Amino acid sequence: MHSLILKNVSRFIQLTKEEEAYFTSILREKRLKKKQYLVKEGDITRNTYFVTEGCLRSFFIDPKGVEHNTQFAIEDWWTGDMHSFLTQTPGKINIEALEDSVLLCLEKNVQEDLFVKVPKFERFFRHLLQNAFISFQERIVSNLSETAEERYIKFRNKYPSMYVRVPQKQIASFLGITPESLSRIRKQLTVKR
Amino acid sequence: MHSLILKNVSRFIQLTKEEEAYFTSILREKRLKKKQYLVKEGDITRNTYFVTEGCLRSFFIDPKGVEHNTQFAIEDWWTGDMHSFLTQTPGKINIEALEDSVLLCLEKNVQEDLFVKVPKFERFFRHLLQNAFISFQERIVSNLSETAEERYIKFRNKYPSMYVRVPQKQIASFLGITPESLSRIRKQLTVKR
DNA sequence: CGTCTATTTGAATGTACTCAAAAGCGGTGG
DNA sequence: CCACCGCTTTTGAGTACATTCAAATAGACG
Repeated sequence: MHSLILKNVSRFIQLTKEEEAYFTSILREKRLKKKQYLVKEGDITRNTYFVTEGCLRSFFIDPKGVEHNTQFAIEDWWTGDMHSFLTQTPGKINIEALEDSVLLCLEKNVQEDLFVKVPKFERFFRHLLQNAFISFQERIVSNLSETAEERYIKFRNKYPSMYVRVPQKQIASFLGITPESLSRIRKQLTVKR
Repeated sequence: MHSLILKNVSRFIQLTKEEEAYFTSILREKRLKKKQYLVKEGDITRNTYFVTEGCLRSFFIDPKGVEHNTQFAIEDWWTGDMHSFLTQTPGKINIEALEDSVLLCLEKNVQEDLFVKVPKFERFFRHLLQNAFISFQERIVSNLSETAEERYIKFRNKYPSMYVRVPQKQIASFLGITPESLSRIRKQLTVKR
């Protein structure tokens, strides 16, 4: 049941059997039905989440009431409102299940105990933060320098598994365009080949 | 000479006199003339930089040869190619002095010694990474949900000191628009009031 | 099967872009 | 100190890409 998260952690740090047992013992499971919310705007996020099954989207609502997706998460991804979690202030992010999903939750206080007992987890979570940072940087760069069509093609190549599971409307929001525009881009692309 | 950086560090961690002395002893000073480069695309960044005087821009060059500013840094700001520094791989970022500048350099190996000798610096640099992360997230959100005019007004309000020092061309690049468009937006705004 | 939502298509609009040229400004050398 | 040169900023005209609003079609779910 915890094999996926252990494999995920082992990408960056090696754990002894005892450490693995301790780590998995502090995780709490959470199940969400499609359309249920994991995090709501205004919440102070007390958890980091690992997805073992399903698919979720993180989005914020701009002052005009328009939703903008910032991230998708499927199995073997970490998610959460990093900003709110790090600063412990009310967040602007919502997280909604796009499919029935199963998550493992690591509570902030429990995480701090973990850092004391198994300090190498500091390194692991710094890695996660770094990766999130890098992907955000790439996203900024991509939004500044590429057309919507280029961003769409890139998304499709980079996240094929999400491309097939996530509704186009949601992908459009992630790319920063309207669903109508994405539909037209897709049409263009089929004509081209 | 090191009072600015010590004040900067003290925002997040408290140092003893000895720790302060050790910390400042491991910093190296670097002077750049206007238009000189601190970091070039392809470099593996071995340093984190603190600006004590001057002004710099970080930018990348897209496949079409167009420059895109990702960050400005003035006195009391940290800068560098975070991605390259963290992963120790060749970076895509250039950093150029927009004015004659003075920097303090913290070399990666030396930083690691620092983490061992004064572990609270781990926390300090995690804070820096968090802040960088948060500002990137805000930037993505801003690019997705705001018009160029809104982004310009926000930039002006958020970074008044940069607004007066940085050439408009560079601000346009940061905002993701052409210099011509920024000029027109500014004209619009003067007409409005 | 019917309802609700997602996707596609059409037409008109708008925002920012490109290319071109003029005006403004700052730094440098005579 | 001033004139000139180069770069930045402004302005103009035409264009491209994505948007809005509206409506039709397709799909998913109970």
